[in-house]
Amino acid sequence: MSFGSHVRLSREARLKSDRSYSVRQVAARIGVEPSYLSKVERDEQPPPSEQKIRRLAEELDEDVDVLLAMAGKVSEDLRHTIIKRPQLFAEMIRELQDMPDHAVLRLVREVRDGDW
Amino acid sequence: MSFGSHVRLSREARLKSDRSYSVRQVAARIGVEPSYLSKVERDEQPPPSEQKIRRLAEELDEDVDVLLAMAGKVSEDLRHTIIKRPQLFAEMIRELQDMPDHAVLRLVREVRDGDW
DNA sequence: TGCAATGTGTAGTATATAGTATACAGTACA
DNA sequence: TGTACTGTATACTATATACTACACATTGCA
Repeated sequence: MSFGSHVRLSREARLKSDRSYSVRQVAARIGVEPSYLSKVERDEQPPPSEQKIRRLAEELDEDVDVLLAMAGKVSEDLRHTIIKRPQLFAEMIRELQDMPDHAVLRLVREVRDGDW
Repeated sequence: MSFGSHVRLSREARLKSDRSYSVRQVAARIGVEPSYLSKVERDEQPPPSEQKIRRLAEELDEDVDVLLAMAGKVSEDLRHTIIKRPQLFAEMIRELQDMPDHAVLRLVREVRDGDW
Protein backbone atom coordinates (compact mmCIF):
# COMPACT_ATOMS: atom_id res chain seq x y z
CA MET A 1 0.00 0.00 0.00
CA SER A 2 1.08 3.54 -0.70
CA PHE A 3 2.29 5.87 2.00
CA GLY A 4 -0.65 8.20 1.60
CA SER A 5 -3.37 5.56 1.69
CA HIS A 6 -1.79 3.95 4.68
CA VAL A 7 -1.68 7.20 6.63
CA ARG A 8 -5.24 7.99 5.69
CA LEU A 9 -6.50 4.61 6.88
CA SER A 10 -4.47 4.77 10.05
CA ARG A 11 -5.61 8.29 10.87
CA GLU A 12 -9.26 7.54 10.10
CA ALA A 13 -9.16 4.47 12.31
CA ARG A 14 -8.19 6.73 15.18
CA LEU A 15 -10.68 9.37 14.16
CA LYS A 16 -13.54 6.95 14.83
CA SER A 17 -12.88 7.07 18.54
CA ASP A 18 -11.08 10.38 18.83
CA ARG A 19 -12.30 13.55 17.18
CA SER A 20 -8.89 15.14 17.39
CA TYR A 21 -7.65 13.00 14.52
CA SER A 22 -9.09 15.17 11.77
CA VAL A 23 -6.82 16.16 8.88
CA ARG A 24 -6.68 19.66 10.24
CA GLN A 25 -5.79 18.75 13.80
CA VAL A 26 -3.22 16.13 12.92
CA ALA A 27 -1.70 18.51 10.39
CA ALA A 28 -1.46 21.17 13.08
CA ARG A 29 0.18 18.75 15.51
CA ILE A 30 2.81 17.54 13.07
CA GLY A 31 3.41 21.06 11.81
CA VAL A 32 2.08 21.21 8.25
CA GLU A 33 -0.83 22.84 6.46
CA PRO A 34 -4.03 20.79 6.36
CA SER A 35 -4.30 20.99 2.58
CA TYR A 36 -0.81 19.53 2.32
CA LEU A 37 -1.57 16.58 4.56
CA SER A 38 -4.80 16.06 2.64
CA LYS A 39 -2.91 15.85 -0.62
CA VAL A 40 -0.26 13.58 0.83
CA GLU A 41 -2.93 11.22 2.14
CA ARG A 42 -4.52 11.05 -1.29
CA ASP A 43 -1.08 10.43 -2.84
CA GLU A 44 -1.41 13.61 -4.79
CA GLN A 45 1.84 14.79 -3.27
CA PRO A 46 4.86 12.66 -2.45
CA PRO A 47 5.48 11.84 1.22
CA PRO A 48 6.81 14.65 3.39
CA SER A 49 10.27 14.98 4.93
CA GLU A 50 11.71 12.52 7.43
CA GLN A 51 11.05 14.96 10.24
CA LYS A 52 7.33 15.21 9.48
CA ILE A 53 7.08 11.45 9.00
CA ARG A 54 8.57 11.00 12.46
CA ARG A 55 5.94 13.25 13.96
CA LEU A 56 3.27 11.38 12.05
CA ALA A 57 4.56 8.07 13.32
CA GLU A 58 4.29 9.35 16.88
CA GLU A 59 0.78 10.61 16.30
CA LEU A 60 -0.37 7.35 14.77
CA ASP A 61 1.73 5.26 17.13
CA GLU A 62 3.46 3.48 14.31
CA ASP A 63 6.97 2.18 13.70
CA VAL A 64 9.05 5.03 12.30
CA ASP A 65 11.27 2.79 10.22
CA VAL A 66 8.26 1.16 8.59
CA LEU A 67 6.58 4.46 7.86
CA LEU A 68 9.82 5.87 6.46
CA ALA A 69 10.20 2.74 4.32
CA MET A 70 6.72 3.27 2.91
CA ALA A 71 7.89 6.73 1.95
CA GLY A 72 10.94 5.20 0.24
CA LYS A 73 13.28 6.60 2.87
CA VAL A 74 15.85 5.21 5.27
CA SER A 75 16.26 6.84 8.66
CA GLU A 76 19.08 9.37 8.98
CA ASP A 77 20.60 7.57 11.95
CA LEU A 78 20.90 4.32 10.00
CA ARG A 79 22.42 6.15 7.06
CA HIS A 80 24.98 7.68 9.38
CA THR A 81 25.87 4.37 10.92
CA ILE A 82 26.51 2.96 7.46
CA ILE A 83 28.42 6.01 6.27
CA LYS A 84 30.78 5.83 9.25
CA ARG A 85 31.92 2.32 8.28
CA PRO A 86 30.75 1.92 4.71
CA GLN A 87 32.66 -1.20 3.72
CA LEU A 88 31.79 -3.08 6.86
CA PHE A 89 28.10 -2.30 6.79
CA ALA A 90 27.76 -2.66 3.03
CA GLU A 91 29.21 -6.14 3.24
CA MET A 92 27.03 -6.95 6.22
CA ILE A 93 23.81 -5.82 4.60
CA ARG A 94 24.51 -7.50 1.27
CA GLU A 95 25.37 -10.70 3.08
CA LEU A 96 22.07 -10.65 4.94
CA GLN A 97 19.90 -9.45 2.12
CA ASP A 98 18.56 -12.86 1.15
CA MET A 99 18.52 -14.42 4.58
CA PRO A 100 15.13 -15.30 6.03
CA ASP A 101 13.93 -13.12 8.88
CA HIS A 102 14.40 -15.77 11.52
CA ALA A 103 18.04 -16.25 10.63
CA VAL A 104 18.74 -12.54 10.88
CA LEU A 105 16.81 -12.30 14.12
CA ARG A 106 18.78 -15.18 15.59
CA LEU A 107 21.89 -13.29 14.68
CA VAL A 108 20.64 -10.08 16.27
CA ARG A 109 19.84 -11.99 19.43
CA GLU A 110 23.24 -13.60 19.51
CA VAL A 111 24.87 -10.23 19.17
CA ARG A 112 22.78 -8.73 21.92
CA ASP A 113 23.30 -11.55 24.37
CA GLY A 114 26.68 -12.75 23.24
CA ASP A 115 30.22 -12.16 24.35
CA TRP A 116 31.08 -9.85 21.51
CA MET B 1 39.00 14.33 3.98
CA SER B 2 36.35 15.87 1.76
CA PHE B 3 34.98 14.09 -1.26
CA GLY B 4 36.43 16.64 -3.65
CA SER B 5 39.94 16.69 -2.23
CA HIS B 6 40.03 12.94 -2.14
CA VAL B 7 39.03 12.63 -5.78
CA ARG B 8 41.54 15.26 -6.79
CA LEU B 9 44.38 13.49 -4.99
CA SER B 10 43.38 10.13 -6.34
CA ARG B 11 43.05 11.38 -9.89
CA GLU B 12 46.34 13.28 -9.74
CA ALA B 13 48.14 10.24 -8.43
CA ARG B 14 47.06 8.42 -11.57
CA LEU B 15 47.83 11.38 -13.75
CA LYS B 16 51.50 11.11 -12.84
CA SER B 17 51.85 7.91 -14.78
CA ASP B 18 48.93 8.22 -17.17
CA ARG B 19 48.21 11.37 -19.16
CA SER B 20 44.62 10.32 -19.71
CA TYR B 21 43.73 11.24 -16.14
CA SER B 22 43.36 14.95 -16.78
CA VAL B 23 40.23 16.67 -15.47
CA ARG B 24 38.94 16.92 -19.02
CA GLN B 25 39.46 13.32 -19.97
CA VAL B 26 38.14 11.84 -16.76
CA ALA B 27 35.15 14.17 -16.94
CA ALA B 28 34.48 12.98 -20.48
CA ARG B 29 34.72 9.34 -19.42
CA ILE B 30 32.33 9.68 -16.50
CA GLY B 31 29.98 11.85 -18.52
CA VAL B 32 30.18 15.35 -17.08
CA GLU B 33 31.55 18.71 -18.14
CA PRO B 34 35.18 19.34 -17.20
CA SER B 35 34.33 22.58 -15.41
CA TYR B 36 31.88 20.69 -13.25
CA LEU B 37 34.40 18.03 -12.24
CA SER B 38 36.92 20.78 -11.56
CA LYS B 39 34.52 22.49 -9.18
CA VAL B 40 33.59 19.25 -7.49
CA GLU B 41 37.25 18.41 -6.92
CA ARG B 42 37.82 21.80 -5.33
CA ASP B 43 34.71 21.30 -3.16
CA GLU B 44 33.14 24.29 -4.76
CA GLN B 45 30.19 22.11 -5.75
CA PRO B 46 28.70 19.27 -3.74
CA PRO B 47 29.47 15.73 -4.89
CA PRO B 48 27.67 14.51 -8.02
CA SER B 49 24.91 11.91 -8.26
CA GLU B 50 25.36 8.30 -7.24
CA GLN B 51 25.58 7.29 -10.89
CA LYS B 52 28.52 9.63 -11.58
CA ILE B 53 30.22 8.62 -8.36
CA ARG B 54 30.00 5.00 -9.47
CA ARG B 55 31.69 5.85 -12.75
CA LEU B 56 34.33 7.80 -10.88
CA ALA B 57 34.96 4.88 -8.56
CA GLU B 58 35.54 2.63 -11.56
CA GLU B 59 37.89 5.15 -13.14
CA LEU B 60 39.89 5.57 -9.96
CA ASP B 61 39.59 1.91 -9.01
CA GLU B 62 38.14 2.71 -5.63
CA ASP B 63 35.51 1.15 -3.41
CA VAL B 64 32.12 2.51 -4.45
CA ASP B 65 30.64 2.33 -0.97
CA VAL B 66 33.54 4.28 0.47
CA LEU B 67 33.39 6.94 -2.22
CA LEU B 68 29.63 7.23 -1.82
CA ALA B 69 30.10 7.52 1.95
CA MET B 70 32.52 10.39 1.43
CA ALA B 71 29.76 12.04 -0.57
CA GLY B 72 27.37 11.47 2.33
CA LYS B 73 25.40 8.89 0.37
CA VAL B 74 24.38 5.27 0.85
CA SER B 75 24.17 3.02 -2.18
CA GLU B 76 20.72 2.54 -3.69
CA ASP B 77 20.92 -1.24 -3.43
CA LEU B 78 21.57 -1.07 0.32
CA ARG B 79 18.72 1.37 0.77
CA HIS B 80 16.41 -1.00 -1.06
CA THR B 81 17.47 -3.94 1.03
CA ILE B 82 16.66 -1.98 4.17
CA ILE B 83 13.38 -0.64 2.81
CA LYS B 84 12.16 -4.15 1.98
CA ARG B 85 12.44 -5.23 5.61
CA PRO B 86 12.76 -2.00 7.56
CA GLN B 87 12.19 -3.27 11.08
CA LEU B 88 14.54 -6.18 10.70
CA PHE B 89 17.39 -4.21 9.20
CA ALA B 90 16.88 -1.17 11.40
CA GLU B 91 17.20 -3.35 14.47
CA MET B 92 20.19 -5.15 13.02
CA ILE B 93 22.08 -2.00 12.13
CA ARG B 94 21.37 -0.27 15.43
CA GLU B 95 22.46 -3.37 17.29
CA LEU B 96 25.76 -3.42 15.44
CA GLN B 97 26.42 0.27 15.41
CA ASP B 98 28.81 0.30 18.35
CA MET B 99 30.37 -3.10 17.82
CA PRO B 100 34.04 -3.18 16.91
CA ASP B 101 34.83 -4.11 13.33
CA HIS B 102 36.18 -7.53 14.21
CA ALA B 103 32.98 -8.52 15.96
CA VAL B 104 30.88 -7.51 12.98
CA LEU B 105 33.24 -9.26 10.62
CA ARG B 106 33.06 -12.43 12.68
CA LEU B 107 29.32 -12.25 12.30
CA VAL B 108 29.54 -11.79 8.57
CA ARG B 109 31.84 -14.76 8.33
CA GLU B 110 29.52 -16.90 10.42
CA VAL B 111 26.64 -15.97 8.20
CA ARG B 112 28.57 -16.76 5.07
CA ASP B 113 29.90 -20.09 6.26
CA GLY B 114 27.10 -21.06 8.56
CA ASP B 115 24.08 -23.28 8.30
CA TRP B 116 21.63 -20.43 7.99
C1' DT C 1 -30.31 28.69 11.61
C1' DG C 2 -26.05 30.18 12.16
C1' DC C 3 -21.36 29.35 13.73
C1' DA C 4 -17.62 26.19 13.82
C1' DA C 5 -15.17 22.71 12.05
C1' DT C 6 -14.30 19.69 8.10
C1' DG C 7 -11.76 18.25 3.68
C1' DT C 8 -9.88 19.95 -0.48
C1' DG C 9 -8.88 22.88 -4.85
C1' DT C 10 -5.76 26.29 -6.75
C1' DA C 11 -1.81 28.90 -6.93
C1' DG C 12 2.50 29.96 -5.55
C1' DT C 13 7.29 29.70 -3.20
C1' DA C 14 12.05 28.70 -1.40
C1' DT C 15 15.78 25.75 -1.58
C1' DA C 16 18.33 21.90 -3.12
C1' DT C 17 20.06 18.86 -6.66
C1' DA C 18 22.56 18.06 -10.55
C1' DG C 19 24.26 19.59 -13.64
C1' DT C 20 25.45 22.45 -18.98
C1' DA C 21 27.65 25.95 -22.04
C1' DT C 22 31.03 29.03 -23.17
C1' DA C 23 34.99 31.52 -22.78
C1' DC C 24 39.50 32.46 -21.18
C1' DA C 25 44.38 32.37 -19.65
C1' DG C 26 48.29 29.34 -19.01
C1' DT C 27 51.39 25.30 -20.48
C1' DA C 28 53.57 21.68 -23.46
C1' DC C 29 55.86 20.53 -27.13
C1' DA C 30 56.66 19.58 -32.40
C1' DT D 1 55.80 29.93 -32.84
C1' DG D 2 51.53 28.18 -33.16
C1' DT D 3 48.32 24.71 -32.05
C1' DA D 4 46.54 21.62 -29.00
C1' DC D 5 45.58 20.63 -24.58
C1' DT D 6 45.18 22.07 -19.70
C1' DG D 7 42.31 23.83 -15.55
C1' DT D 8 38.92 27.06 -14.25
C1' DA D 9 35.75 31.35 -14.02
C1' DT D 10 31.18 32.90 -15.06
C1' DA D 11 26.60 32.47 -16.10
C1' DC D 12 22.81 29.72 -16.71
C1' DT D 13 19.21 25.90 -16.42
C1' DA D 14 15.92 22.09 -15.48
C1' DT D 15 13.86 19.27 -12.18
C1' DA D 16 12.81 17.79 -7.64
C1' DT D 17 11.78 18.57 -2.83
C1' DA D 18 9.05 20.30 0.61
C1' DC D 19 6.22 22.76 1.54
C1' DT D 20 2.62 27.60 2.47
C1' DA D 21 -1.48 30.61 1.83
C1' DC D 22 -6.01 31.22 0.89
C1' DA D 23 -10.43 30.29 -0.70
C1' DC D 24 -14.34 27.34 -1.11
C1' DA D 25 -18.26 24.20 -0.46
C1' DT D 26 -19.94 20.81 2.87
C1' DT D 27 -21.23 18.94 7.31
C1' DG D 28 -22.26 18.87 12.44
C1' DC D 29 -24.66 20.44 16.07
C1' DA D 30 -26.32 23.94 19.91
